[in-house]
Amino acid sequence: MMTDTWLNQLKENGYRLTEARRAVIDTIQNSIRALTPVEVFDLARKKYSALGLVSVYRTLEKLEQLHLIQRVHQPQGCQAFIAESGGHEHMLLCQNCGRVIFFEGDDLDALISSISKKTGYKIHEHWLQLFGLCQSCQ
Amino acid sequence: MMTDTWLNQLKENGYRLTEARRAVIDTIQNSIRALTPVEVFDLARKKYSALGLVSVYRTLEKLEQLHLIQRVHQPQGCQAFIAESGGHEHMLLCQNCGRVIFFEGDDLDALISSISKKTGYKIHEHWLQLFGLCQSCQ
DNA sequence: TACTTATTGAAAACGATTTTCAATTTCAAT
DNA sequence: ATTGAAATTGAAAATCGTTTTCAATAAGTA
Repeated sequence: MMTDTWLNQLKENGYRLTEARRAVIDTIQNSIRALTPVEVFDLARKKYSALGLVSVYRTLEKLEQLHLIQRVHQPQGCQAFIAESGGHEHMLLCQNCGRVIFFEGDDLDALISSISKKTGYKIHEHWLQLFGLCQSCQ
Repeated sequence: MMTDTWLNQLKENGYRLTEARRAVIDTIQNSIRALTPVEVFDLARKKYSALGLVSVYRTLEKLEQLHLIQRVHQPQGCQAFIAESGGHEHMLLCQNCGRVIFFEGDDLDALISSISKKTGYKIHEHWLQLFGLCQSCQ
């Protein structure tokens, strides 16, 4: 299970394995779309009803620090999180159901160095994100 | 002046031209970097000291609806606004001083249609943003 | 099993944004 | 210029999402 990987990562970093954390992790890993803290809370409480919203925030913070999840920026808001894919990847989001697909996009190197030359900027990072409709929502 | 253009846009859409709006518009148009509502407030009050923060929020909302400004997404937050450039352009941001440069990036078409084919998504929109250091901050 | 300490949930605090409201200002019609 | 209707204002209150505080609990080591 992928869940175990995340739990091991927590353990290796000196954190304890608790019911609250298990519930949050399980929820995020089984989601195909980005979830806000409250959405995680509502879903995770079905598995562990004593869960508090505060623990959701605290767990998300740790998972983000460990690069296991990442924040997703969208026109309607930037509070949602999704499991990170390995490697440096970009996201394609369905504007209807929110489903996320990761893709590699490092055909960008040419564009980036051209912009760098034109502007005199040293470019260290880039964000690329695509929005559209997935097959079932078209 | 560009300021007049924006004021005309407001007028054409049935809005009144007030001191508060003039101060906010002037502030945003003279900034080379994205500003948060409070930053706009602090700067604009130097020109019009009776200005209220609420009017800043309300003016930003209208300018965004008219596509005169746009929200800027950054790792450290997504509350800042900057004047829109004409046309469809992307941003290059200095990670030190925040200075923004716009560039055209529609060498992306090939990448996008390739991703569309692979995933089956109909892609309607894309975000590309570059981060680095401008010449004076290197 | 006992003990140390991280983690918990609830409540309070906080910061950013929105709403409410009476007073003011804009601007079109005189 | 003057008037008057309606949009706009700033201040205060309300609201929303997030963070902090704190005493009680649970995890994991000895």
